[in-house]
Amino acid sequence: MQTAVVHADESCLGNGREGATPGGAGALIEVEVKGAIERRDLYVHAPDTTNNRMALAGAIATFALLSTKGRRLRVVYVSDSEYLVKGMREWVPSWRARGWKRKGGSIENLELWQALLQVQSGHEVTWRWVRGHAGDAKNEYADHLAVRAAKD
Amino acid sequence: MQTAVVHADESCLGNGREGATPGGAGALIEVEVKGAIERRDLYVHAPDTTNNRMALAGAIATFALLSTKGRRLRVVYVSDSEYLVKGMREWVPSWRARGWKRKGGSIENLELWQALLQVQSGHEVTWRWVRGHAGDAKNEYADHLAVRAAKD
RNA sequence: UGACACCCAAUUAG
DNA sequence: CTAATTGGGTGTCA
Repeated sequence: MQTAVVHADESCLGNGREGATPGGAGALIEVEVKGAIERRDLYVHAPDTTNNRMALAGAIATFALLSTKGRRLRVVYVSDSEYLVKGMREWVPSWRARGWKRKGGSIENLELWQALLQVQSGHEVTWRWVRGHAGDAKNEYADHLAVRAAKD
Repeated sequence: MQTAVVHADESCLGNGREGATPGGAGALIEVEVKGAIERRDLYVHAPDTTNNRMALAGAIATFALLSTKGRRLRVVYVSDSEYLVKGMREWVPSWRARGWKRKGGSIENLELWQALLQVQSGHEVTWRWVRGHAGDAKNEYADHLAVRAAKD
C-alpha cells in the first residue's frame, strides 16, 4: 500500500468578527510512488467561515483528492488543529457511540465531520498533531498556502 | 437607611481538577453616604477550593465588611452565580423549612450557607442575578478582582 | 433532564 | 493586550 503524508493548516481572517470572515485551508501532500515522492499543493477558499470549519474543509478536500480512482492509501495527516486531530481520534468515536450528541447540546459542524468520516473511509489514516508556530517547516508552508487562499 | 450596591464574582483555577485548585472572590462595593458614593474593592483568596464555595466566601466577606459597627444597610448584591442568588432567594428558605435537608442527600457547603445567613441578617438584602460575560462593566471588574485574587 | 457558574486545551484572528 | 471557534471536564442545585 502506498503512503501519503499530508501537512495541513487553516486560516480565517477576522475570525469571529462581524461581517464576512474569509477563510482558507492549505495542504502539502506527499505521495510515495515507487520510491519517489510526488509533491502537490492543495488549497481551498471560503468567503465566510470559521477557523475550525476550514480545518475540516481542508481535510475533506485532501481526502477527496487522494481518493480518485478508488485509491486506498496509508495516510499520515499532520495538523496543528487539536479540534481536527482530537476530533477524529477521540471525539468522533465517542459521539458516534452516543448518537452524535455532546454534553452541552448539539455538535457544531456535524455535516462536515460526517463528510470527512465518509471521504476518509477506505484509507488507513493516522491523525498527527503538531504544535503551531513551533518551527515545523512543512506546517509553516501549509500555513502560507492557507493564508494566501483565505485572501482569495 | 443607607444603600450599598455590591457587584461580586468568583474564580477557581482548575475547578474540579486534581491537585490544589486555588480560588478567588472579588467584589466592588459602593455605599451611598450622604449623596456621595464610597467605592471599595474587596477580594478573598483560598488555596484549594471550588467555584461555588468562592461565591459564598465572597458574599460572607462582603457582609462581614458591611456589618462593622453594627451598621444596618439596604444591600443590593449582584452576582452571576445562580448557585448563590437562587440559593439565598429560594433554596435556603426551603432547606430551613425542611430541617436543612435536601432530596439527594446532604447539602454541600452547609456551614458556608449558614454563615452567610448569619452575617447578612440585620441588613435588607436584595439578591440580583446578572448573566456573566454579557458586557456588564461592573461584573467584569469584579471578575478581574476575583481572578487576580485566585492567582494570589 | 435542565440551569448557572468555574475551568482546561488547541487553534484562528484583531 | 483583546476576542471568537470548538472540544473536554467539575461544582452545585431543582
